[in-house]
Amino acid sequence: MVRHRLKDVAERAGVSVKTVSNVVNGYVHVRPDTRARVEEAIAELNYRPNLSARNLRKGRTGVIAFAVPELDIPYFAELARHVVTAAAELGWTVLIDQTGGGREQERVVASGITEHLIDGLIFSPLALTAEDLTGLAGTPMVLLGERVDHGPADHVGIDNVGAAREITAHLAGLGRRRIAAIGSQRTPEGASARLRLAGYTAALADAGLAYDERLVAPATAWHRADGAAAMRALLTSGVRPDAVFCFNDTLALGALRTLHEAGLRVPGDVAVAGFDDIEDGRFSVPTLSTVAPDKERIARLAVELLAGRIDGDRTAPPRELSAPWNLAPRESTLGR
Amino acid sequence: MVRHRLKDVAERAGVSVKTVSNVVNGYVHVRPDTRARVEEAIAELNYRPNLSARNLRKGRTGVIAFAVPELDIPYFAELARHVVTAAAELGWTVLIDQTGGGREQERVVASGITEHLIDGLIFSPLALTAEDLTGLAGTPMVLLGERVDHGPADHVGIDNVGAAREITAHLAGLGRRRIAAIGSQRTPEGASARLRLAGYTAALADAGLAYDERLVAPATAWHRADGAAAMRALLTSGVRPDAVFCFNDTLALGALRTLHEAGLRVPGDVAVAGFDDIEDGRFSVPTLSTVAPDKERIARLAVELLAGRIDGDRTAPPRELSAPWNLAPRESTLGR
DNA sequence: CATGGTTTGTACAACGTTGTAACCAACGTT
DNA sequence: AACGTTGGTTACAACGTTGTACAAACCATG
Repeated sequence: MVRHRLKDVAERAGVSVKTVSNVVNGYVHVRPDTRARVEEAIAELNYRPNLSARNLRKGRTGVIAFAVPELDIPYFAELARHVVTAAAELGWTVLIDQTGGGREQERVVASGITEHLIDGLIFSPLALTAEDLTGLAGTPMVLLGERVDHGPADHVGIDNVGAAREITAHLAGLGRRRIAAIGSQRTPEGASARLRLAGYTAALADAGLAYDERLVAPATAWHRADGAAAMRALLTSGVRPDAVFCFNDTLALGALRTLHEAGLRVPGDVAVAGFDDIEDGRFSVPTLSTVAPDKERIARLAVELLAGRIDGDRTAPPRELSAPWNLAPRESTLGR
Repeated sequence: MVRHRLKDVAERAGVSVKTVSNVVNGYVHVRPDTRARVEEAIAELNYRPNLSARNLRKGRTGVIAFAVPELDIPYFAELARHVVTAAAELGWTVLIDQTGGGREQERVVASGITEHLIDGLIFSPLALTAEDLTGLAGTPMVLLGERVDHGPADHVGIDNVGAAREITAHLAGLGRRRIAAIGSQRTPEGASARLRLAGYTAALADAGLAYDERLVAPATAWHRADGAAAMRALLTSGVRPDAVFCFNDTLALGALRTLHEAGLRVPGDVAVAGFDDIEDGRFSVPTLSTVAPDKERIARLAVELLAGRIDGDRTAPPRELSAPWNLAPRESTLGR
């Protein structure tokens, strides 16, 4: 299992190193018989190009990074799958990075600890601000999520306010009057939370319902456990909601769990809605009504924007793209 | 945002290129004031080493790959998180690869399309055989899962037969007599399935229960939808199980869903157990009894084995390591 | 058969880094 | 005073690849 180099192939085929390189790279002006000899030698030696050398020479690596706060958050895992698929179509390999969501870690990623190893970065920041990003736009970057928009880099998002408004309207349309929200955040990290809260509030106004602060439960993180805890808090606080809009699906799944433990029926006693449309929600008991962002589209747009930056104009003003979404009403609001 | 090289730093600091390299690499014999000058220059220019060049020179990249069939299978996502964490402690970056589970794709990954880009590979094959792997052990490799053990590379697994046997015994211990199994596979890919089936069969014998073929439901893939379908098949086949051991958690979550739709109570009418201990199972309704493999340990062992191969003896005979697991009985068998 | 253009192949340098060998200065030892 | 030793630094080559410039071979044309 020795590693061979262009030189070895060249010697075996009786040509120059460059000719082998030309064959490998599909250069047209190579005589058919020469090409055949070279290809034979390549096969015999099982030659593979050394990517480090090629990258050094070309200044490109063919690798892009996809950085997310946590890999085992289903939404990010599903998104990652689509990013990998979309990138593969352009011949790119994806390096997946897990930041942990901390500001310092995210800054390290953004400022490019992986620099010179990747051609570009698709980044879903939680804690980072637009200021953190300004100036260090060394590597082409595309931002996802709601943390930073209209920042110094291209951005793909969805209309959070509109989507939140519509799903809250869906709850109101069922005749629910005491609609709670789970997942609010006062920290600067809570950009998505703010937008979804805004949509929630707007929908309440549309429906002629009063905004009641006691119905809005905060959640530091957006995991199942946080949703369960928030729901418990709502139930013990005395205000009994007849519906809950959770700012993402894992929160909602946690909330479902708590409602079950409390012996309340969903949607009979309390209707529940989430956001993200993760796979779990399609099989939970009951199945989860949610906002379904077009993840495949988000991934594809991000990859295409990145491709544009890498191959094209890096100084063009940042672009803002929006991916479509739709409502997925299921048992947790409609019943069976 | 110009990219600087060692040479630029050297000129600015008034030293040779090699001295800068020495500083960057923490070489000891550098006079403090020289070091300070160099570091200042590095900071001023915001210098980052070019990894391609370094890799070319050193023959190492500092990147390992983690290849899994699908990223959005929760078990793999959770495992990936632990691999990334364990690898980070050794200063490695992890490139996550999604094979799709096909034999050809897996062969491509194994034979090293990423060659020269990675120092080693942690690989969870579904379709690949030991023969596929023999000979192409160019890059150090560690295998996970049950598909290939005692093959040509290091392997980390858990005692599938023992674990399956014990959780089935748990069901029998609750007094269940018609214990079904979901997830059997006759294809060569179904290595885990065969082992878990063996454990299931052994436990039946231990409990003095007859093996009934009609109680064993196949499942091509192990997703939620497959579990739901298999459970439907079991329910309509006329043999009414009073317990089901699903060969993984997603199958079990699908089965729970079907049971719910059929109006059967869990565990009252049917007790359900899974395998993997994914996060979802801790918040499902009811919570899922399962086998909990020590994922963190699996990841750590895999990374350590790989480190041993990369830095040490590549010709040593393959090692077989086993990670611990434990039973996690929850509501789906115990009730509330 | 000279002319000029195209095709096919080669030599060389360069990408940015680090290992090797070598150098000079300062030092302590004989 | 001469000698090795060590510390601190440097010049040079090399890692494997590809772009550039050019030479050689080939072909068609007048």
